[in-house]
Amino acid sequence: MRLPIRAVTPETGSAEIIGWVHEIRDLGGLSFFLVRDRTGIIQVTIPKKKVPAEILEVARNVSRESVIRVRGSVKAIDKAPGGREIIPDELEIINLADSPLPLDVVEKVPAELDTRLDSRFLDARKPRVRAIFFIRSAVTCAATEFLASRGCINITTPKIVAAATEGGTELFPIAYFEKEAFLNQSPQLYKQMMMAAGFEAVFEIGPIFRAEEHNTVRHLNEATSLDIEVSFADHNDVMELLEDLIVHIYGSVAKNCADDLAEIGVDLAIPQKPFPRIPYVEAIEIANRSIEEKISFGDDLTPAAERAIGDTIGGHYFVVDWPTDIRPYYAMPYPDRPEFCKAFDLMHPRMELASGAQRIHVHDLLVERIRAKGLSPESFEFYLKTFRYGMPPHAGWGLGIERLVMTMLDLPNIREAVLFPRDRHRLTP
RNA sequence: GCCCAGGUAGUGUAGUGGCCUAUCAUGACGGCCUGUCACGCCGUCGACACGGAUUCGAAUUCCGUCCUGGGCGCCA
Repeated sequence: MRLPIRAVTPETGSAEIIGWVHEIRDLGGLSFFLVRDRTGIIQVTIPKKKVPAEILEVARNVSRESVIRVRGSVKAIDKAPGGREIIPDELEIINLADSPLPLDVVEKVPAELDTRLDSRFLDARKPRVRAIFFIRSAVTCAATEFLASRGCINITTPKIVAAATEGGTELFPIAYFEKEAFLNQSPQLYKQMMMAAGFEAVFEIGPIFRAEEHNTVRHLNEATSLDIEVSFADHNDVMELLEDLIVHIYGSVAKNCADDLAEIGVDLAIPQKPFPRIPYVEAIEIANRSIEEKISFGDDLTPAAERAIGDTIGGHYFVVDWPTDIRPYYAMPYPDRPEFCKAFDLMHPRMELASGAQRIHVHDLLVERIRAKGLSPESFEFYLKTFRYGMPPHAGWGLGIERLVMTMLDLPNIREAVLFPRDRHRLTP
């Protein structure tokens, strides 16, 4: 019976482990193997005069990162990692690794990100990299639990679509039999349609595709979005839900991923709610106090502006009350001052994490806004139809999972938060 | 797409016209070593992105191509 390496303690007696050869140190009469699985690392010690010749022969031939099986007696030893080591009775090479390795898993010599991504499976054997993705898993699990506990229904919407969700973003065209189709940039329209279906509260964690030729440390052409939509809620209600979710996710990671956080060297501070709500007009004033290129009313916030505001606030915050003209057509304008709308962005001091709004649920107003954006209501008929037969008022948001993980763990590049990132130039592996 | 910086053994680097059949580390291979934990020591192996130009001479200068990183733009 194979034991996870973490489960092998000085008291274990005898154990069988299977894992990857992390390091080999041959001292002559004594050699040490460090064997790693996803739970940890253990030392296998081979005193050459005391073990059978077959074991010596196997040990002589093994290469780093080979998969081996070791069965033997566990000894308590202060000098070894974890205070224990295995003296093998059996040693088997399950799969011999080629040599040299494309990159150094032990990281005596660091590899550049591009090299690492070319051999991501090996890169992900590094405890530090593995820890990022175990935390990412904890993040999405915590989000799912939390949203389910708030009555949200977990849905899956199509990623192959016939029309753009909104203007602006470029779409990836694909061949769909005899028709033109695209990869969806957002589940926006579909989650709204589920409000018309009477589901009242839905969420989805899924891929979104953007064909923008951006080349930055915070953009991906394939990203993961956590989207929600809630009926009979306004923008304030879903902002509260969002900050509750962020606090819950941080708390859950802090509680359940202490070892992984330590592996990455992150001392996780849990954000305190409520997050400040900064009206757009104030936000540009704050930014303009310290940045060179001033923001004018009606401009989106530049990265420099976001950083300037982030430095001033020092934590997560919302930018609210955006000019209607720079938000998507489905954002609900304030009735008394329609030049502003009930849209918001959730910001981390480093960058934008989420954006949302109370949506327009009134058919004719929506048509008017689509026209005002220079889009054609005809191409949105499948969507507009759902507004004619009892669409409840609703609000929602979309949150970038990679950005959440990136900012939580202070990763320098968003690609660090994706197993196999898709960017302007990378399509493999 | 624009701007800037780059491309040297498997990995990461040094190298601003001749001291370069290229530095150091790591690695691989061989040897010595019974408590290593970045083990140590000895030996060996392995690289100038591609094409062109300048020059007596180019890793080094220039031009082009391809590729990479960062900033900006676009965007979330």
